[in-house]
Amino acid sequence: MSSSVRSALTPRWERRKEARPAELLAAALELFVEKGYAGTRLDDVAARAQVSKGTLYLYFANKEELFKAVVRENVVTLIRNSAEQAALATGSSESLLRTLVDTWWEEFGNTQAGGISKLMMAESGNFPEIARFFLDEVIEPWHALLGQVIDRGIARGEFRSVETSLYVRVMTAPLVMLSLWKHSFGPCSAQAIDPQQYLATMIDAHLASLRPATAPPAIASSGGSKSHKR
Amino acid sequence: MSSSVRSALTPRWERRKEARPAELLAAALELFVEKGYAGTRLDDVAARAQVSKGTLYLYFANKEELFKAVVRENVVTLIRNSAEQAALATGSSESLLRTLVDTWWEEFGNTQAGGISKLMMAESGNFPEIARFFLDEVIEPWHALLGQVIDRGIARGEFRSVETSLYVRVMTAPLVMLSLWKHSFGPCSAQAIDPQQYLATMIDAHLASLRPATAPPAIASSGGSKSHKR
Amino acid sequence: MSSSVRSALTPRWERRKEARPAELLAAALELFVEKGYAGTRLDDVAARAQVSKGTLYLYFANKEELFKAVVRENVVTLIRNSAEQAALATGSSESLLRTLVDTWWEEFGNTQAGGISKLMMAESGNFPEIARFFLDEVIEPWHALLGQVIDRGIARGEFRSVETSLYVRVMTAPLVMLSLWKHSFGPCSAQAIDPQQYLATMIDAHLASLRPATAPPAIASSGGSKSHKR
Amino acid sequence: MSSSVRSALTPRWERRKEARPAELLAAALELFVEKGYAGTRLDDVAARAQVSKGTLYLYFANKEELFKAVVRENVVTLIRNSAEQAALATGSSESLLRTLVDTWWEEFGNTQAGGISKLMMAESGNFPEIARFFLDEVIEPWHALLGQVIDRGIARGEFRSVETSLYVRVMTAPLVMLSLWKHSFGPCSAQAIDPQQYLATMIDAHLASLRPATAPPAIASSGGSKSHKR
DNA sequence: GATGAATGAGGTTTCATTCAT
DNA sequence: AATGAATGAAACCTCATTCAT
Repeated sequence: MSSSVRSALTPRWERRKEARPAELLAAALELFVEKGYAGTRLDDVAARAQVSKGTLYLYFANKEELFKAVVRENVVTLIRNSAEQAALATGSSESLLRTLVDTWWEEFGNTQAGGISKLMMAESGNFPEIARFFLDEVIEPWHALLGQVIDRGIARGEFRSVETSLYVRVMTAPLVMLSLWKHSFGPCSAQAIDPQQYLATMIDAHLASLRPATAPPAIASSGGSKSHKR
Repeated sequence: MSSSVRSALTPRWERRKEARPAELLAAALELFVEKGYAGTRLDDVAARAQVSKGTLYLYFANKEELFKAVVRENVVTLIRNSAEQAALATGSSESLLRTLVDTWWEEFGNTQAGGISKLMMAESGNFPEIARFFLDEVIEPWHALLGQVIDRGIARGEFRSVETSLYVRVMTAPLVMLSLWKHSFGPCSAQAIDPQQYLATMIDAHLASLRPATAPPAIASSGGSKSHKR
Repeated sequence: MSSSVRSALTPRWERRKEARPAELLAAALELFVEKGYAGTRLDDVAARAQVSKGTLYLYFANKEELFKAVVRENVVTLIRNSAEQAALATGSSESLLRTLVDTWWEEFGNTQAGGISKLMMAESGNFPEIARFFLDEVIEPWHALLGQVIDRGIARGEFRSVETSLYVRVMTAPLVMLSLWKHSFGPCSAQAIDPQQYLATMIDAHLASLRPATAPPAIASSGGSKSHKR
Repeated sequence: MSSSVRSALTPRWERRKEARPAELLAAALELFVEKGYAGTRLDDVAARAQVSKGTLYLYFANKEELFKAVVRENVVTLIRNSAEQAALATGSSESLLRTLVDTWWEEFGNTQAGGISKLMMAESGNFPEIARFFLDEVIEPWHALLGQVIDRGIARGEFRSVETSLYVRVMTAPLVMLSLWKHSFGPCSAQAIDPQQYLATMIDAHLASLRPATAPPAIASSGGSKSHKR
C-alpha cells in the first residue's frame, strides 16, 4: 500500500535509483551465468543495464562484491521458494514428492536463477565464503525439506527405510544436473532433453525404488510416468 | 633395436624432452581444475611444471590449445577405460551395473581427471568446439555403455522396462554430481560425503527401481548397501 | 550555436578529450617515421603524448589500427594539398611546373607528413590494404595532376611530346627521394643536400628536357638554375 | 686456380662449411627484403637455409650482425660492379651514360640485392653505423662514377655545364625509385611499370636536358627511346 | 547520483639468445 | 660443427578501478 503511494509521488529518476541495484544484478546474473566470473566484464554488465561503468561502483564496491550480491540476491529467492514448499504437507508422500520435484523445476531449475548452481559449481573454489553461504542457505534447507518428506513417507509406511541423508543427495543430483545441462552442454547437444520426460523418469524411478518390498499400493505407481508428458 | 639401445644411453635431458608434454599437461590439469580456465595463469602452470613460461609455447600454441590438450589427453584415457568395461558382459545385469558404477568411481570420478567434468560444465559455453568433443568422446559413449547394460537386463527379464535413453542420464547424474562435489563444495562442506556409502545408496536405489514389479529375487537386493562400508 | 558557447565554457579536460586522438596520432607519426612500425613501442607513443598506455586503446583498437589511422590522417592532408594545386592553371606551363614543384616541397615533402612516404615504402608489404589506399589517394592523384600540366604544355607547344604516364614518374622520383633522404640517410650524411638547389637542378633539368627540339626560348632556360637564390 | 685445386681435395662437409655463410646470407637477404628487419625471425632464416637456429649463431654473433653482414655482402658486389663500369671510358659520353644506366638496372636494380636499398631506406635510422657504411661504399662511389661520366661529357662539349654533384642525385633518383617500387608498391599496383620503357624515358629526358643549347648532334638523340626494345 | 575518460597492474605471447649434448 | 630445447626479457593488450566533472 505504502509502496503504491510512494510510486505515485516519487519522481521518475528517484524510482530509477531504487530500481538500479535490481537492474544491475539482473544484468550481472545473465552475464555471470553465460560467461563465468572471469569472463564477465564490468563494461558489459554496465552496458546491458544501460548505465555507465562508474555507476556500478556506486552500488557495489568491486567485482567480487557484485558477484556475491548476485548470488545472495538470487539465493534469497530460492530460499523463499523452498520455504513455501515446506508448508504443503497434506496428501500421500508420493504426491508430495511429485509436487516437490515439479515445483523445483518450475520455480528454480528452469529459472534463470538456476544458472546460479552452475556458477557456484565453477566458482566455489574461488569464493569459499559465498560457497558456504550457498551451502547453508540453499543446499542444506533443500536437503532438509526433501528429507522431511521422505522421512514422513517412511514413518507412514509408504516408503521403505533408507538412509535419508544420502538418499536426498542421490535424488537431488538429477535435478541439479538437468539445470546444469541447460547452461552447459545443452546448447551444444544436438538432441535436447525433454525436461518433463526426464523429470518423470527420475521421479518414477525413485518412487519405484522407495516402494516397500511387500508394497501392494501398485495402483498409482505406474500412472505418473505416462501422464507426465510435456 | 637401436631404440632400445638409445633408451639406455639417452641422456637425462632428452628423456625429459619426451616427458615434457605430459608433465605440462599434468600441471595444467591440476591448475585448471583448481582455479578454472581464466583463473589459471600460464606462469603458474610453467612454475608447477618447473619450466619457464616460454617452454609452454614450444608444446602448445596458446592457452586455449593447452586447455584443449588437457581435456583431450584425459578424455582419451576415459574412453579407453569405458571401452574396456564394455567387454566384460558376463554374470547378472545387477552385478554388471554394480561393477560399472564402482569402476566408474575408481577409474574416473575419483581420479584427478574427474575434475575435467567440472571444467567442462564451467567452460563449455566458452569452448563449444571442445564441449562437442567431450560430448562425442565421453558422454555419449558412457551413455551407450550404460544403456547396453540396462537393455541387457530388460531383455533378460532382470529389469523392468524403462526408457533407457532417459534412464541412463538419471542414473549418471548422481555419479557426476559426486565428482563435481569433490571439486566444488566438498572443501567447504563440514560433513564430508562418504563416496562408498553414497554410491551404494545410489546403486541400491536404482536396482530397487529397476526390479520387475513381480520381482522374486529379493534375497540379494538389500545386501549391497550394508556391506559397502567405508 | 550551443557548440560555440560550449567551447568557451568547456573545461580544460574536456577540450583535451577532443584533442586526444590528434595528439596521439601526432606522437605516433613521429615515432613511426623515426623508428619504423615494429620499432615503435606503444609505451613510447603514449609517453610522448603524455597519456597512459591504456588510453591509446580507448581510441585505437590496436597497433595496426593506430598505424593505419596515422597514414590515413596524414594522407587526407596530402590530398587536400594536392587538390588545391589543381586550381592554379594560369600562366606558362613552365612556371606552372616550377610552382608545382616548389609547393610540393613546402606543403608535403618538407612536412613531417613527408615521412609517410618512407613509412609506406618500408611497410607497404605488411599493409597491402593501406598501401592500396595510399596509391589511390596520393600517388595516383599526384601523377594525374602533374600529367595534366605536362599535357597542357605539350598541347600548347611549350613542351616536346613525351609519354606522360612514364614521364611523371621520372620527374616525381627526385622529389620523393629528397623526402626519403631527409628521413633516412640525411642524418648520417655529412654534407647535407640543399633542398632548394636540388629542386632547382631537378626542375631546370626537366624543363630543358621538355623544351621542343627547335625551341628558341633559350633565354630563360639557363637562367633558372643560377637565379634560384638560397 | 688455387680454388679449383682446393675444391678437389676438400671433403664435401668442409666445402659445406665454407658455403654455409653464403647460404645463410642469401636466406637472410630474401627475408629481410621481404619482411623488413624486425619482421624477419631468425627461426625463418634458419629454416629457409635449412639449418638449425643455433647454427646461425656459429657464424653471426646476433641478429644485428647478420643484418650488417647481409648488407656488406651484397654491397661489396655492388661496389665491384660499379668499379668495373668506371673502366670502360671509350665512346661518346651519351652512349656511356646509356650503358651505365642499363648496367645499373641489370646488375643491381633488378637484382635481389636491389632490395638492399629499400632496407637501408627503412632501417638506416636504426643502424646509423651501417647506413654510414652504405653511404661510403655504395652511394658515394656511384655518385663519383656517374659524376665522372657527366664531367667528361661537359669537358668534351657533349653536355651543357651543370652542377654535377646535384645532377647525379637528380639522375639517380629515378633509378633508385624504380628499384624501391619493385619491392614496395609494385605488388599492390595494378598496372605494372615496364622497367625498360621507364629507363628509356629517364635516360632520354636527361640526355635531352644535358644537350648543349646549340646542340647539333640531334641525329642520335631521339633514336634511343625508340630503339630500346622490350 | 551519474558519468566516462584515464589509469596501470597483470596477463598472454613472441622471439633473440644460450648451452648441454 | 651442429643441434634444438630452454630461457626470459620485452612487447602487446585487457580490464577492474578511480576520479574530476
